[in-house]
Amino acid sequence: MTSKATPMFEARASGQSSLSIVLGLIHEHRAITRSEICAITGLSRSTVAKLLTTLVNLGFASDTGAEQIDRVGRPSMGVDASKELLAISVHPEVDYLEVKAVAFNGTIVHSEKRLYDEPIGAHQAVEDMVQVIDNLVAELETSDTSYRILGIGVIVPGQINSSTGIVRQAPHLQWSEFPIRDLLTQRLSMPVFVANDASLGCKAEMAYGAAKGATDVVYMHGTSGIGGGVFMNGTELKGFRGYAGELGHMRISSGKELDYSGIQGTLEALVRRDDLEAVLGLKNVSDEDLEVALLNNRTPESTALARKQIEALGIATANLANIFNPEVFVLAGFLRFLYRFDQNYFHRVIKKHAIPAVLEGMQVFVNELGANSLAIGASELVFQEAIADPTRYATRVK
Amino acid sequence: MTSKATPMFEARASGQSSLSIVLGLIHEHRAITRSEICAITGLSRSTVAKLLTTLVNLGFASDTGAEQIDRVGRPSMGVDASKELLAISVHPEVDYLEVKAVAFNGTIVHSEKRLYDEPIGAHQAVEDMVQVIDNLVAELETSDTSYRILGIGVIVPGQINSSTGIVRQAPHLQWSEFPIRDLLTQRLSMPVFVANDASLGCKAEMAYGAAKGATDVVYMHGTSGIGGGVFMNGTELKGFRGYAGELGHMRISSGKELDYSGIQGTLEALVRRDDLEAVLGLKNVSDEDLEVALLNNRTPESTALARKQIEALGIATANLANIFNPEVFVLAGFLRFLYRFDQNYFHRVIKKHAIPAVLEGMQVFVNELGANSLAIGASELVFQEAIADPTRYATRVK
DNA sequence: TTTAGTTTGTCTAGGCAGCATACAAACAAG
DNA sequence: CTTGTTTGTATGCTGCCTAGACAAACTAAA
Repeated sequence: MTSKATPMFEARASGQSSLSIVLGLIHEHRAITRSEICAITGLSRSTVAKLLTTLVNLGFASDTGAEQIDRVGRPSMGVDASKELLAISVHPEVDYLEVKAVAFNGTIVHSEKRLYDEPIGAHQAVEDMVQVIDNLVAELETSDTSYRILGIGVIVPGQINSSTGIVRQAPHLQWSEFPIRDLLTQRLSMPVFVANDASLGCKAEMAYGAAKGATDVVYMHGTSGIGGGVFMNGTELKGFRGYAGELGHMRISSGKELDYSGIQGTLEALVRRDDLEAVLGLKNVSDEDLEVALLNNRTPESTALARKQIEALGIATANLANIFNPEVFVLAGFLRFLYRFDQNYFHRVIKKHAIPAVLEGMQVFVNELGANSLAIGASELVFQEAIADPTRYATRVK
Repeated sequence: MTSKATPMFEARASGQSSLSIVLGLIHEHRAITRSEICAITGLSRSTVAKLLTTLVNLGFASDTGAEQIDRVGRPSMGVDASKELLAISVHPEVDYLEVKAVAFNGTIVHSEKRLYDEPIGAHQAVEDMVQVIDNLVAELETSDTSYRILGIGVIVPGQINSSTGIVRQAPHLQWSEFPIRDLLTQRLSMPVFVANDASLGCKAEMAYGAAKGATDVVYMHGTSGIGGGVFMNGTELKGFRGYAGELGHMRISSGKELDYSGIQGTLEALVRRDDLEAVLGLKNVSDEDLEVALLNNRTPESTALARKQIEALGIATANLANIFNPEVFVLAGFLRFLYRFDQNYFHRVIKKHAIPAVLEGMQVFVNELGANSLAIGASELVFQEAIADPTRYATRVK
């Protein structure tokens, strides 16, 4: 009733319908009142009421009774995001396949992990995915709750074109030119979405983690190699063919060290997880163990290596700060250990290599979301699609 | 009447009103027929007719008679973009101040250059701008045509926050923390917009030059230093505070060479215009003369230097390709001379340092627009604002 | 307990953008 | 001159949203 011009414009600037905007709010907040929706969107009470009835009829939300007290005026009625609409996340890795089910209200409904002794091929991985998902569907159907699956989100640890759904190159899995999306769609007869793992991690941290509320975010994820995700002005940087964000291959040194792609002097060649393991006398340990060892058993050798890696990471960060002028920089995976090892040194390196203007107000965080980070990101792939066009994903027509 | 879903969605995705979309088309095409507008936007003929009458009434366009022949059916009526609505571009540099007037239909109506023997301060520059523009306004008012100025676009060779309008640092001009937009707005009582020079060059090349039609573009401009502009998915990369695109400060080598900001091993430190001049025995020559000398008087020394610089430029380009996966890469300023010096070597360097996926379909061009490039970019700042909300910039109400 | 003030939900009428349809106008080709 | 094609114009309709009036549900004060 008061300020409506600004929020309306902001909401409309993204070009969505009001139905999508309201549904997005419900999904983001999990639970929200009608009056809050009015205030945020600038829509009138009558419009919000009408939109909510259609959303409830479509099964995306459910009405709850009047909420809060202790304030003057009639209490506003609330809506909850559905607990029954699900997205299934699928994460193939070298030595495991992880499948989770995430509800529209963010709860993890199901989680399972299949371990492998030796790497399996791409086609066998698809077979396993289909099997696990078929079993999961059967299990969910026997449940008391009437679940409904909106789609599948596949987390790909490698270069993937999210438009065509073809894995271009996944070095660790040793997949290449593999049309994973179409194969899965064919077998599962459900909408399937695919994206790079770092991109999904960034998406999740922005929605519910360290970068919540920020619109300009650079995310770097260290596993074996170093992957990246970038969001500018709230939207993901995809590039022409969808391969944008290969931050690990940035060359920052004239040195001769080679990375996994055989390129010299890159970030990935200078900042290596297995080097850290080696200097600590470890091999193939979990992230948790590596972090503890690195931070607590400091030797002259490990300190020297860590500082060398921190310097390289700092230079890369400074480069990216100059290029993107981000609001938030998120370090995930083993990069967070480096940051925690000596964050003062890290910031000194950045300060030395970035122009002052881009560092004003820039914040560096480590990832907040833990094991479910990628699954949440993958579920967002599915949910954002449903939010963009809720009527296509209708469940009950009533 | 046939396909309407797709273009509608595309046009609406940017969140503009139909009025803005149609006005944008008129501006982009300079002259266009009603039926073409229908085909591109997917709007119905009646809607287009209604929108056009309001745009003509607002003074943005004028009806022309029926055009083209040789086709079956009633010939479609055309509209021309106004020749009377102007944007004024202002370009302060170390040794000159250049002011141009660009009409809504793209024609350069006026152009003047004031030369300086020695650098003038920021405040004196503003005085000069006001003086030149006041004179220009007086001159335009005596003209036969009834011109009307929509706003001013200032081209800033340095770091500027386009939201606050404050020049953060312009190293060559030696300005810093200078609120140029507010000062000019105060003195001129017109809308004033400001942006970085490379960003405007990129904007112009995308609208009417080498990158026409592309949506994912990286642009590098070599003058004294190296500036950059990046557009992803059609919109400019601004970053948190608007300083994104400082591509020249990217560190790509462990060498000790310093750039203008005192940072080691950066692109700007390795690729220097004055080094090229020096090796050719020149000093302070024009771009044209430098290009002729570099390409035609090849000595072993100049070739060695050029190749060294091409290698650095190629590494930087590869880094940016990995990061952005652009569709088009534009080299402007003296960087285009390097490209022309040995473009095969340049491409070989890129191929060595970029991952194959991001190079598929990527094209490298030199800038096409000449002396008016920046003025056109600056005029776009003004015109895009007017296009976004035509009613606010109304001239005749009729 | 009563009263006043505040905030919210619901209903109705209406504005506005855009579409489909019908019809007239202006062209080419036979 | 007729036919077929394409475009401009006028009319009524639909869908989305708002404003305003009213009722409902709460707090705070008398």
